[in-house]
Formats: sequence, structure tokens, C-alpha cells
Amino acid sequence: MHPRMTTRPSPQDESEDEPRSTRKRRAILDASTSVFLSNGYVGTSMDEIAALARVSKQTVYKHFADKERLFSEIVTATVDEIADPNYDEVLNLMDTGDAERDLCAFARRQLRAVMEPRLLQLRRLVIGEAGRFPQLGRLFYERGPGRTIDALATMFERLASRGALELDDPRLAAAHFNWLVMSIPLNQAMLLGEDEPATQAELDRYADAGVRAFLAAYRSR
Amino acid sequence: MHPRMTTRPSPQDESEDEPRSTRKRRAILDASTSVFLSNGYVGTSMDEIAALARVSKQTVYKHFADKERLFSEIVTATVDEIADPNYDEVLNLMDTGDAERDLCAFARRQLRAVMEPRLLQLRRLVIGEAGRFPQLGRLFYERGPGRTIDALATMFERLASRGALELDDPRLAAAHFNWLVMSIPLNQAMLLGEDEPATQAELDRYADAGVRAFLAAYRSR
Amino acid sequence: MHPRMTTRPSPQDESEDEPRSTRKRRAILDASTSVFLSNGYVGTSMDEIAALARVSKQTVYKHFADKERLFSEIVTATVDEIADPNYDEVLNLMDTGDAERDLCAFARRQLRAVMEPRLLQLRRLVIGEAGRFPQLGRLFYERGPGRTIDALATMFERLASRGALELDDPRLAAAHFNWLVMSIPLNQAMLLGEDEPATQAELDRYADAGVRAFLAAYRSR
Amino acid sequence: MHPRMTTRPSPQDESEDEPRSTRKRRAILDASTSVFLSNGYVGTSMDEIAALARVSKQTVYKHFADKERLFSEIVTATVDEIADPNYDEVLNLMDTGDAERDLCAFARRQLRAVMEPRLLQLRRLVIGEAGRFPQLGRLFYERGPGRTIDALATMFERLASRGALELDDPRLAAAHFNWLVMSIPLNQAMLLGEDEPATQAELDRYADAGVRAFLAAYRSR
DNA sequence: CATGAATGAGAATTCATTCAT
DNA sequence: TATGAATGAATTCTCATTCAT
Repeated sequence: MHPRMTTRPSPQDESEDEPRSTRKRRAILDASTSVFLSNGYVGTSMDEIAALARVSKQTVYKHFADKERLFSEIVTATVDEIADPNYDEVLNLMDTGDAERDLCAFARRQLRAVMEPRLLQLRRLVIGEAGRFPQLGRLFYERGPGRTIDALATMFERLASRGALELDDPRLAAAHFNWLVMSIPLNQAMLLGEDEPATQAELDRYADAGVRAFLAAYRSR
Repeated sequence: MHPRMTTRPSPQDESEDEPRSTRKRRAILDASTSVFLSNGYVGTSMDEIAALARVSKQTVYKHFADKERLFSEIVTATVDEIADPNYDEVLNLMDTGDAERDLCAFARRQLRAVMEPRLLQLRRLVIGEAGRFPQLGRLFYERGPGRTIDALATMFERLASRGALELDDPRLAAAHFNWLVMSIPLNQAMLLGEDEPATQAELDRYADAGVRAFLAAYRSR
Repeated sequence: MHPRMTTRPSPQDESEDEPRSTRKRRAILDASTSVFLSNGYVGTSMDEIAALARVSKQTVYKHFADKERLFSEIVTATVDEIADPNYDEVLNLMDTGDAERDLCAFARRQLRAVMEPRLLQLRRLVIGEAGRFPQLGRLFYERGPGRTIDALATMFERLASRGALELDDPRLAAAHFNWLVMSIPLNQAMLLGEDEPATQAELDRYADAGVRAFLAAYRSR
Repeated sequence: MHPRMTTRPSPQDESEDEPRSTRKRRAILDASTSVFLSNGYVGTSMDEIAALARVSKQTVYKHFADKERLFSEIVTATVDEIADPNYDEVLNLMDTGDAERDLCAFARRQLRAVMEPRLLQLRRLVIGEAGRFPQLGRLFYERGPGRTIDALATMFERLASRGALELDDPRLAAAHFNWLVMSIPLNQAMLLGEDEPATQAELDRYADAGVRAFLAAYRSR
């Protein structure tokens, strides 16, 4: 079985071409994401993170200067991870000509994404820690609602120029769309917790109802 | 009207007919409300509260069994204090016949109230502590958005029966109204903090725009 | 002592010829006895005592200089209260001529008294606090086992001189008698607690068996 | 007595094949045993223990979840340490044919063991904390008096079948033996403290007298 | 006198972070 | 490099005792 005679801590550790260090970093990120999301910033201790990552505390500190920095990193990473894929979808996926159908499809997809438990927790976390970490709130807004609204605005402008919608202020319309679709379940989730989470069917109904109201208000007649 | 003529021990202390104990209790509530709202649940220490209330820690603990209970009480009290007055207003203040003007007036008032710094902080606090204090989230929802939406639904039903609005589901319409008016500035406040708070003029514009979109969608034609 | 003309806060309070002060003192003693016995010395707070006695803490401190003194007093009083009546009984109650019957009757009575829950708790308390209050241990011993053994010794001497018993050292025989009767259930009670307290019937059997063993060893033949 | 008292700085800390962690654990156990035995459960602070063990408080808490657990562990360990060796002795050591001599030898040994200052303190501790830690009382009883009495009962049964003793109930006889030997000095120690501890000679006399009384009662004639 | 408040300290427990091995 | 230990402070809560009203 093995050549190796020299004492090396754990030879098979470096399989898969991934340096040990990178793997540990990942383990720390995964562990801390999970713990921070469940228990909040102050509710989480570095000991917990180290234990869950199966790594010594020293290693945690070698990778991340301090708790605040670690928190920032995991929030940033989680925001990116969740926000990125949706962005492009926004603009592409709709051109069947049937605006209502397209918008409903988009609204449903978007709402489901936003209502992901993980993302809900992140939103709560960011809102709750807005005092300590204002940049994270800004980041979340920009990569989340801000980005979606931007994309929608672009899209609505296109639809308006095609005569499908009638609007003066595309960003305003985009925001109205966004919150008509999301606000009801999102606010309930923020305040009522996830004891009684909305079902997929309910979410779809909220999405459709939001789109319908939006079109009733903004469709050209 | 004034009972007071008899000698009272330490007259100036009990001025205003308020027994010492009650005054201390109030001082503790005021102090802790202020500190909890600024620094969050864990960010607040009982020492801080006692110091700010100019009261001994013992006295705090004699009035409130523990930190959790104190927190619950101040949140409940603050929610009540803010929520109560608005409720009745909802139904009464509108009958000039000009629905748009009435709704705009109402929307502006409501939005300003919701955007009170104190209430914004409370909302952040409740969302951030939803894990530790789920009942508080529920309470906030019921006395806040829930109540407003209920009241609006009642009102919209009346308007619909008068032929002013056209709607199937009054609660849905009420929620749409509520969030069309509030969502944009409220979500920005939650995530962007109060570094760049919206001006009154901006709030009024959001309110009006929300009402306009709502009427475009729900007014009978 | 005198006619009383001056206004006194609560005249009817002094019914029964007992001055208010004495009554409060009693209330404090009762309350603290109960709490100390249940919760131990450190497990008991002066607040608890004051509350249970329906008296202000100040009043407690007016009657008893401090917690230690109060504890000493209630232990002393309880020991006396329990020990006193038994003492005389020891010598008197036996002269039917049937030594076994007399001793059994006495042993049963004595064992039941010692196994009173209140006295068991007191014994645990005194043993547990022997470090802090050595005098109380001594007191307990002297008024309790010591006294009983003394009395028994006197009695056994008489029986020996009558030829009913055969012994060199009356105090030794007395101690043997005492512990033959008590040790089994008493040690169980001390260590096993009162979750499974011995029944009266069991106690009687232990008493009788102890007496029988004693007589088998010490009766003249 | 104890393993090594000399201060060893830190060079070859892991000499003696004992890992650092194990040594620290031991230091904590030794320190807390000593402090708990002298000062009782509440009279002992975690700071004290850490200081005496020359260890940080953190280290104490890393080894033992909390004070209660630490207390339980040291009591259990001490009980075991003291109780274990005696058990087997009971059955073995006696077969010279001279029952009195054998029993006296056994009684003396046993009494001296039970009257070890350390064990007396432990007994006081366990009795005093019976309210807070009922399991410890049971444990003490089972490993202590209970076990001894069991062993004696077995032995007495053998002697009875050989015709050396005459008895119906071996457990009862065993308990009588046990307490005839131990009760006098043990009860004095419990209540009178160790200010005037019995000398070895006195203990031997109590042991012998107990055995003599036992044989007078239970020897076949 | 008696009530609520104050004092001042001390308890257990936890944490983020840094040494030393 | 990574592990256990240390540090040093903070936090919640409780207590015995004493003022002031």
C-alpha cells in the first residue's frame, strides 16, 4: 500500500488535489455559516465553530482574524451564493409574448427562492445585526432586493417601450412588482417565524395575486 | 380634585401622586427600553439598565424577575404604546367622498408612523430576536401589520359595497395596499439602516405612489 | 403594661395578652425553622424568612442580630422542643416487672420519636453544618443521644442491681441498647432520604429486634 | 500520599508517561476533593478549586461541565476509592476457628477504616447534601454500610450453618453487628466533630465491646 | 417601627483571544 | 501547524446587611 515512510500527519488528507489548508478553510466556513445562521452572531461561540469544523481554535484564528471578520465573510459568501444565480435569470427567461404568464413564472420562482429557509434566516440575521454590521445590510440589500429591482426595471422598460406596460418610473414599478409579490409571505416569515411556514401552493398564490394586481395597475389599456 | 393637604412624608419625592415604587418601575422601563432598542438584547447588560435608571440592580430584579421578562415587558409595552392609537384612526378618518385623497392622507400618516425611528428599531429588534422570543414576533405582527390589514380589509369591503372598489378578497387587497405603501422605505430602513433616512417628502411620495398603484389596480371602472 | 390610651396602630392585634413583638418573634422563629429545615442554612435567604413570616426584613434583624444567630436559636429551640418531653419518660415509664415488655414499649416510643421527619431533617442539618456550627452538633448530641444514653444507663444500673441485667459498664450497655434499636432505620434515613420512609410497623419490628438482641446479650442467666 | 507535590515548571511536563491533560484533570480532582470535603458544597467556590489546582477556571470547566457534576464525580470517586478495598477482605480474612478473635480483628479494621477523617468528612458531606444530591446518599449507603452488611450477612450465614452462630435473619444480625461496632464512635464523630477524635485504643475497645455484645446475643449455646 | 431601596460583594458560567508545546 | 491551557474580563443573578422614609 504505501510508499511513504516519512512522517506526514495524514497523507490521505490531500487526496483530490485540494490542499489541506483549503479544505479546512471550507470546513470552517461551512460550520460557522450553519451556526451563525441558527444561533445569531452573539449566540455563536468560536468554540462551537471550531468543534463543528473539527478544527482547533487556533486554526480558525489563522484563517480569520477575528469573529467579526469571520461573520462578515460567511454572510458575504452566503449572500453571493444565493443571489448570483438568480440575477441573470431575471432578464432572460421571458419572451413567450404572454406577459402575464411570463411574469407569473418569474414571480413564482423568485418568491420561492426568497423564501428559502436559509435565506430567511440570513435576512433575519442581517436585520438583527444591522447595528453592529451596517455594511452587511447594505450588501444584502444590493445583492438582494436592489439587484432584483434593477433587473426588473430594465425589463419593464423594455416591456413599456414595446407598449405592453404603461409607466413613468420603471424603478418604482419594479419595486411595486417586487413587493406585491413578496411582502405578504416575507413579512409573515420575518415576524411569525418558521413555525407555520407557507406551503409552496400558498406561495404560488401570493405570487400570482401579486402579478395580477401589478398588471391591473400597470398594463397598458 | 386634590386630595393633598395632609402632611406627607418626603413631600417632594412623591410629587405628582406617584408612589416611589411606581416611579422606579417607570424609570427602569424607560431606561431598559432605550438601551434594548439601541443595543439589542444581548448587547444590553443589566448593570447598564440599572445605572441608566439610577436604581440599584436589586431594584431592577425586584421589579422584573429576569432579563428575559424585562425584555418581553418593554417590547410589549412599546408595541402597545405605538400600535394602539393608530388602530381606530384607520376606520374613521375618511369620508370626504374623494377616495384617493382619503387614502393618500391615511397612507401618509400610517407610513410616517411606521417609519418612526423608535418603531424601526423595535422591528429590527423583534426580527433579530425572533429565535429567542417567538411570541414577541407574533405580538408585533398582530398589533402591527396584522391589525392594520384587518382594519383596511373592513374599510375596503365597505368601499367595495359602495361600488368604489372592485375586489374579491378584501384581506388580500388590504395587504397589497399596505405593502405598496410601506415596503419600499421599510425594507430600505431595515437593511440600509438609518444612516440615510428617508425624508418626510420622500415618504409622502412613496405613500402617494403606492395609493395610486393600488387604485389603478382595484378601482372600479 | 398599662392602660393604653395612646393611639396604637392595631389594637385588636394584641388580643390574647400577647404583645405584638412577641407574636412577631414567634412568627419569625416558625418561618425560619420551617425554611431552614427544608432548605438548609445556605439554601435559606433572609428574604424568604421575612416573606414567610409576613414581616419586614428589618424586623427580623431587630429580633435576631444576624443569620447565624437566628439559625442557632431555631436549632436550639427545636432540639429542646423535641428532646425535652422524652427525657423524663425514660426513667418513669417502666416497672411492670416484665423487663422485655417495658423495654420494647420504651424502644418503640423512642424510635418513633427519633424518626420524626422534623427531627431527621434537623439531624441532617446539624451534621451538615457541623463545620460552621460545631456547638450545635454538641448541643444536639447532648440533648439527644447523650441524654437518652445517660438516662438508660441510670435505668440499667437499677435493673442490674435488681439482678435483671448483668453488666459492668452501664453507659456502654445503654449505648448498645440505643443503637441496636435505632441504627438501622436511622442510618437509612440519613443516607437514603425520605423517599422510602420506613413504616411504623417496620420501625416497631426494628425496635423489638433491637431489644431482643440486647436482652440476649445482657440479661442475667 | 499524593502523586508528587514538587513544583515542576514545564520543560519535560510529560514525563512519567502521563499526558498533560490527565495530570490537570487529576490536579482538579485532588483540589476539589480537598476543598469540598473541608468546606462543603456551597462553601466551595470554583475559583478556589481552580486556584488550588493551579489551573485556570476555564480548564476546570473544560473537564467538568459544572459544579454539580464535579461534586458528584469527586464524591463517587472518593466513595469508590475508600469502599472498594474493604469489600473482599470481609469475606476472606477469617478462619482461624476462633470466631471471637476473627470478628474482633475484622471489627477493629473496619472501624478504623470507617473512622478515617476523610471518610467521616465525606459522610457528613453526603448527609448534609442529601437534599440536593439524593443519588449520592444512596451511592454512599450502597457502597458503604449496605455492602458491609451484605458481606457480613453472607459470612454469618456460613457461621450459622457451621453451628457457630444461632440466628434466623442473617441480614438483621449483620446490621446489629455492624452498628454495635460502629455506632458509638461514629455518631459522636458526626455530631461532636473531630475536635476530640477518638484514639485508636478507644476505637479498638469499642470494636471489641461490640463484638462481645454481638456474640453474647448471637452465639450458639 | 416597618417598608422599599441601596450597597457591595461574590457566585457560576461563558467568551474571545493568545501562549506554549 | 495545531492542540490544550491560560487570560482576563464580562454577565446574570443572589445575598446579607443597612439606609432612609
